[in-house]
Amino acid sequence: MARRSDHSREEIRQMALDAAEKLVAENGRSFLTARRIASGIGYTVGSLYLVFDNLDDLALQVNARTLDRLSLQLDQTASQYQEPRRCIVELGRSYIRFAADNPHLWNMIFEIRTADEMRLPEWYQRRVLESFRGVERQFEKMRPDLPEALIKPAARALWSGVHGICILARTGKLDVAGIESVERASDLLCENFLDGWIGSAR
Amino acid sequence: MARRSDHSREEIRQMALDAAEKLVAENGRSFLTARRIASGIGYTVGSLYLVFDNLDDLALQVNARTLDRLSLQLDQTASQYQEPRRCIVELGRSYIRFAADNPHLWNMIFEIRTADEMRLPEWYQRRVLESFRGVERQFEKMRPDLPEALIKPAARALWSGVHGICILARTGKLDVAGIESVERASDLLCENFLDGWIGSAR
DNA sequence: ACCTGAACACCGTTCAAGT
DNA sequence: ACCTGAACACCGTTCAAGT
Repeated sequence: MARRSDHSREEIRQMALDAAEKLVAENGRSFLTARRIASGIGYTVGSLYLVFDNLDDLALQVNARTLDRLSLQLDQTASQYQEPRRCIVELGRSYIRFAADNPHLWNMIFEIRTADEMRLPEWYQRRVLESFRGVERQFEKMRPDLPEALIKPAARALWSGVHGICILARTGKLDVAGIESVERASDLLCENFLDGWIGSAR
Repeated sequence: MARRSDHSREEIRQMALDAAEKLVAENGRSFLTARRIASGIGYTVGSLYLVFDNLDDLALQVNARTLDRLSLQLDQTASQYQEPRRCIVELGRSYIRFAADNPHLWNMIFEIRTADEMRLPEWYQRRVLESFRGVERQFEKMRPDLPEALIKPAARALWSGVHGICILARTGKLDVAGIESVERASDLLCENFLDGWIGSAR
């Protein structure tokens, strides 16, 4: 064959991302190869390079989808609690549940770029920070008198902390068994941090 | 050639680990290949498999060395401060500095195992937890009345949090510039958490 | 017994050639 | 113009064969 034009460029992009997402979700990142994606959508490897810069670019775009789904779930969680303190604790648990429900896709988001000191694209970083917004909003609600310059660092420090618990637990480096203990660790971090933060003007 | 016996099994192991450490430290994990290690020590690839199970095993043993150096640095930091609260803050900073000073080696410790749900060896997990010990001791010092069952989870939750800040900052996902802002984020997490924790019997 | 080095089954990426 | 598929320069890992 050759010259098929069965699908538009954008259609091929979506098909490739769908196939890639499925490969990672079911088997982990090591299963994500150009040849497997291509055969999954009925094209050959070469075609992928007409639509993506390279495999890292493709993986990044799969991650963007996962981040969007995460932000969506966090927004839904946030909408169910009006008390900020409780809401933050529940956001932490929601994050941990998302990671537990999508282990391979969540892992891929945080797999470190291999290229030397390579900076992530700006649009990607914005997407990651977007998933912090829900927590930031709760901090604002708790202390509407504080300027953004004090709100954001606090929210990000705590949320990075929840992330740290999640990643150490998921990679078997924290000595915890079962998702309940991970949620308990997150609760502990959030509650003590918030107790400290509320009691101060910091 | 063949049949050289220039070096004992253990000598080859150490030479290989030295060469591997250097490759990773200077170029990152993606530079760590069997052929490069072998040529670096004057043997062929096959020989590596007489001494290591596979490349993942070799990488794990490089990580073990890095973890030992980390624990050493943290112990030295801890010995310089007698006030527990201050000491914990300084341990956080020390951790962040270690990661900044050894970016590639530190990254490799937390690169997620690719094999499906593969559990890390027991000796490796113990080594990771060992680097938590210094913080745990400070928590004990602050509240000698509390049982281990309340001390350990608190120390590990906070330390995982510091780790989370460190990893998000190092992979460019936190919106911070320079090591000072990362240290500030760690300070914020530690201070607020400890304020909350001291004020409660949790 | 120790070590080699060729072989196997893969990779990501490119690009001349076909329609 | 769109897509192919063979080629290139690599991987990790194995194992018959040499000394």
